[in-house]
Amino acid sequence: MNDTPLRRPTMRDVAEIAGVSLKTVSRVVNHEEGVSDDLARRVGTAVASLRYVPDERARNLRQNESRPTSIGFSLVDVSNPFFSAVLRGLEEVARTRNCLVLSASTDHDQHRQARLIETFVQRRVAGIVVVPCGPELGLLTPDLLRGTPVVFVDCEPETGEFDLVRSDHYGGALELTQHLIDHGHRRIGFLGDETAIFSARLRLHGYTDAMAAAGIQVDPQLVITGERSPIGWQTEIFQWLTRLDERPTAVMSAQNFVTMGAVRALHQLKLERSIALAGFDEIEMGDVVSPAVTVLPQHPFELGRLAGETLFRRLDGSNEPPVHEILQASVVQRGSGEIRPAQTPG
Amino acid sequence: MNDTPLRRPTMRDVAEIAGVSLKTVSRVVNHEEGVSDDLARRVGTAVASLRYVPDERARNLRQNESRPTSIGFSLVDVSNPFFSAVLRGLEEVARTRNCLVLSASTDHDQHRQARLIETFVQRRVAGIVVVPCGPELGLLTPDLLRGTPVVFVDCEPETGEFDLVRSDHYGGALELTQHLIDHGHRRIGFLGDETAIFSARLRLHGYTDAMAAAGIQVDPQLVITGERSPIGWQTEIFQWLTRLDERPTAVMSAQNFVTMGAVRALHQLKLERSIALAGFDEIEMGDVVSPAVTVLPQHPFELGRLAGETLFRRLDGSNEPPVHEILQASVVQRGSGEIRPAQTPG
DNA sequence: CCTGCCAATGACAACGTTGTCAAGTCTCTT
DNA sequence: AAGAGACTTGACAACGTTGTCATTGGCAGG
Repeated sequence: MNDTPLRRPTMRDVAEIAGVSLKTVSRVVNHEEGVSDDLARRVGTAVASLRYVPDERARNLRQNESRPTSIGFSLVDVSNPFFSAVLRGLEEVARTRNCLVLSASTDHDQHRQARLIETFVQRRVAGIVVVPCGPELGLLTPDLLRGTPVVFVDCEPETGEFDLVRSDHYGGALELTQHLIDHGHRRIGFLGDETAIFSARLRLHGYTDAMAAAGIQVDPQLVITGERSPIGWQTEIFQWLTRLDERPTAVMSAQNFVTMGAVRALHQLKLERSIALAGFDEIEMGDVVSPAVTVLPQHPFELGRLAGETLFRRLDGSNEPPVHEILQASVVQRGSGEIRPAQTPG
Repeated sequence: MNDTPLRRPTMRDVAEIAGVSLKTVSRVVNHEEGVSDDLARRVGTAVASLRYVPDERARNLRQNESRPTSIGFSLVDVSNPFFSAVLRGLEEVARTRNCLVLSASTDHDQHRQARLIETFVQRRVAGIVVVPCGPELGLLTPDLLRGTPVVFVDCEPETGEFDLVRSDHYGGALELTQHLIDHGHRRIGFLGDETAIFSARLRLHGYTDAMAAAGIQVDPQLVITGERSPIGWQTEIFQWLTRLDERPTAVMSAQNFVTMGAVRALHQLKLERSIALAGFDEIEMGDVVSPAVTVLPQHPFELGRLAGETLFRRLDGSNEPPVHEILQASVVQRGSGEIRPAQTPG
């Protein structure tokens, strides 16, 4: 029955059926002016009968750099709610521009990021958004990008001038730590990612600076950086609290997975009402846990949206100098961060 | 200085510099056999000096249907942790195949899904994975797909035979409800999505069948279906519990956002220790809330991985009849689902 | 020395589309 | 009636790559 069920019809097939030239089909498909009603109708009928769908690859190849049709997004891990919200924000912007997002997770692996960037360049994406997984630029260099705009999110590279959208990691961490200090704490622990990660480093600085400003000497035993798997933090923190001679009276956690690990560990040790906890990032159900968790929520959806808008501004031809959008965030008091230290001798 | 900083070098440029033909460059770039060491070296040098990156679009256009290079993923909402985990699973499979994932959220909007599918077809993706947002096929019809394989995830369409990967919605809901019945409940509420949604309908059936099997008449007042926004559920459930003359002694929730809303509403009313709660889907921090939330976790990462593997099996040429992979899930008892009903008069 | 074979190389067309430009038709003006 | 102008239409090349096939040169065998 069906002689060629698989071969997709091309413009040529449409032209043949409608009895017109290729160019006329092209004009009708692209809603260009100057086609007589008669021919337009005939082409329309042929398109419908064949279920013709134009090949975006060919169109894109011919027009090369006209309209952006796809952008690449390299992120650390889509299954982290922070990043998936960033993606969602980016998607919204892309959608209004009829632009598709190619995304993939790098799991903090530089090599994977490099391969991903190369793949993006191979596809000739119109622009790239990156949550970089390290301080090095990797393949994000001008001679490879050749004018493809790049927007960094969350972290910035060590060298070069780029568009950047991120939260105020330093200021947020400073505020969180200050919040704990304001509630009478002096022995405050810090739990964060490896300092190789840009945002982690800034957050650590916020912590140490807040401590220094309050004239508190930081006990190195109270600073943990490094554990990275979302599973590992609970155990890490449990062991840390167990082995310490003198426990902190408060803990500042620098990231959502860390905060969740801390909440679990504190509950496990039945210390959730004795040790104060304040965390960077919102955590799911943080308002329902008891005590509810004091956090400094970022605005990931907004970060993604801003990154998208910045990127499209470049694609629209903006030549303004690199933009740095630093979003402020502030403490949401829920209880865990307002626990006061137990009376200490003296 | 830099005369043409933007124009990306093409194979022609490389050929010229290396003093060879286009085809020879092509051969070297694609690691084909039969190029003398001398020429290969010259081409390699030229490629490096120009930072030449082949244009995947052109390659793909010429070779048309050779190797899958991108697949489309239409999902409801990436920022829902269930779906982002599915995406992550799909990504993992795609990565091993050097294939990129184009994804976008539909927000349960049929129209958006249709536009997305069309976009995928325009890009000539090798295959499509869909979490459909309704029972209709939309554009997922053979005459448009022309052999592009499609794998459905989570929900299945009303008509047609397709590959499908999903959890056992019916069996899971049956088991959850049974669990509550086993703990002495007879007045059990059901909170779920609109029954237009495939999975929601199946879960409702699981509930009603479990009730029927136990000889319990379902009070229609106790069944809520419809509220959809993640914000709305808490209020919805709060009002429902407030207006009821006779409250349920237990509630089964059919979805993660619903469960979170239920937890919040129950806490708000201080009923979290009086009314039992069991929810379909895992929820973040569900183990730390008090009482911890009894759930029936799905395996979203696994769903995504299976969907990817099924899709690639088709792309590898498999002609087996449509596969239905139904993943089982079972109850994780944590406390909220094991609360017994208060002594009732009589 | 010629023939045949093999390996290396390149010329050319093709993939499906759109930009450029020329040709054709029709109407209106003088 | 003829020429100008506007509008419609199509032929052709081009985008950057790869598949096909022909050409070249070298070398072994007769």
